[in-house]
Amino acid sequence: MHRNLLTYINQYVNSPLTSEEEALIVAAFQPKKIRKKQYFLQEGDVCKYTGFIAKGAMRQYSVDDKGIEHIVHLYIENYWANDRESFTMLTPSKYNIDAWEDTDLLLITRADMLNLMEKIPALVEMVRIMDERNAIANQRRLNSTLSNTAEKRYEEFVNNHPQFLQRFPQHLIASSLGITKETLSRIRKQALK
Amino acid sequence: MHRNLLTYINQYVNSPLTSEEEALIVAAFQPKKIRKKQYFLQEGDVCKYTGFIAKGAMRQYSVDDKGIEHIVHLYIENYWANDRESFTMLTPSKYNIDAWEDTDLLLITRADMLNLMEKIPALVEMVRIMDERNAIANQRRLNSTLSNTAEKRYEEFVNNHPQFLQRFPQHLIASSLGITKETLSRIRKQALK
DNA sequence: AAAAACCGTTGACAAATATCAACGGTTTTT
DNA sequence: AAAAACCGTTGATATTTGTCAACGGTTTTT
Repeated sequence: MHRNLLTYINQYVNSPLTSEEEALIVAAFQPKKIRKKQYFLQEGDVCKYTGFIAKGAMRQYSVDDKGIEHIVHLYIENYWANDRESFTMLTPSKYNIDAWEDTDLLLITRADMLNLMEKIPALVEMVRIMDERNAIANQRRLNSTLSNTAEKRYEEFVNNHPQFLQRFPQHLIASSLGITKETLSRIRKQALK
Repeated sequence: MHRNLLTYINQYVNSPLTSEEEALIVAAFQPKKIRKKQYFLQEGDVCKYTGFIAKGAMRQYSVDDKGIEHIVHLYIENYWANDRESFTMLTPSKYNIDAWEDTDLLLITRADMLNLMEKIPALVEMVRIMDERNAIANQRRLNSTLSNTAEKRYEEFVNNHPQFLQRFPQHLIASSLGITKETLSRIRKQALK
C-alpha cells in the first residue's frame, strides 16, 4: 500500500528516493482502511491527519443552514484529503470528509510531516510544488466560478477531470460546480443537440 | 518607499532582519511608480514581476468573450500583485492587472526572489506562511462562492474587507463577488430594512 | 467653463437557476 | 425475496440574477 505513495513522491523529485528515505517514509505514514460512507473528518473536529489516497474515492463538503451539502473537493487515488485550514491551524473544521468508496489511506500528522521534511529535503521540494500547483488550480477554479455560466463550468470539468465522471454520481458533480442536480441534468440534455 | 516592505517582512519573521539583510532586500526590489489606469500586466504577456504595493490600489481581472471584466482580486497597500500561474510558469497570462489609484510598487523577478531566499532564510519562512494563508483564504472564498447567496457573500465581504469599501467603487466589488452592479445595488437597498 | 466620463440607482423585462413533486429504473440493505 | 435507499430525469412553477435603457449627481478631462 505504501508503494503508491513512494511512486507518487518520486514523480515530484529529481533524484529517486534512497532506500533509507523510503524506509523513513513508510515508517511515518500509518495505513488506514475506511469503508464507504465512513467519516475521515467531521465538522467541528480538528483535522489531525492529512491522508494520501492509495486507493478509493472521497469527498469534502460543508453543510449549510438548510442541511444542504456543498461539495468543495472530490478526491481519488493520488490525491491528499485534508482541510488545510484546520490541519495547519489546528482549529475545528467547517467541513466533512468521508469515503465515497472503500478507501485505503496513508495518514500522517502535521508534526510528523514537518519532522520528515527535515530529514528528507526532497519532500520540502515536493510540498512546494504541490502548493504551487494547488494555488494555480484554485485560482483557475475561482475565476471559472466567477466568470463562466454553469454550462461552461461543466464543460471545463469534463475536460479537466474525465476520470471523475466514472467515479462520482452526477448529483455530487453538480454540487461541486455550485448547481443542483436538476440543472446539471438539463445542461447535459441540452448539450446533446 | 522600501521601508514599508521591510516593516511588512519583519511582521512575518521571528527575529528582525539584520541591516545586511535589509540592504540585500532594498537592492533586490526595484521601485516603480505607476499612474491610475496604467497596466502592470496585460493579458497575453508573461508576468515577469511580483509587485509589493507600498502605496495605492490595484485590480486583477479577466475579460470574457463579451468584453465584460471579471475582477478576481483587489489589492491595496501590503498586498502582492501578480498572476501566480504566469509568474511561476512563465506562461502568457489570462489576466490584466492595472492601477486603480496612483501606486508605488516594489518589483522583483522570480529568479531574483529565489536568489534572495537563498541568502535570507527568513524569507523562505515568510513565503511559506504567505502561501499557507493564501491557500486558506482561497479555500474560504471558493466555499463561500459555491455555498452562499450573493447577499451573504457581500455581507462576508463587508466584514472581512471593510477597508476595500472606501477604496473601490461598488461596481468593482460587485464584480469580485460574481454579480452585477445592479444586483449589488438592490442587495444593499434590501439590507437597509 | 464646458464637455465627457464615471457612478450608483431604478424600472421593465428576460434569462438562468432553484424548488418541489413525481416517476421508473437501479443498487443496496434487510 | 422484499423493502428501502439511491439516482437521474422531467414538468410546473418560483426565485434569483442579468440585461437594457434611462436618470441625476458626481468627478475628471479637455
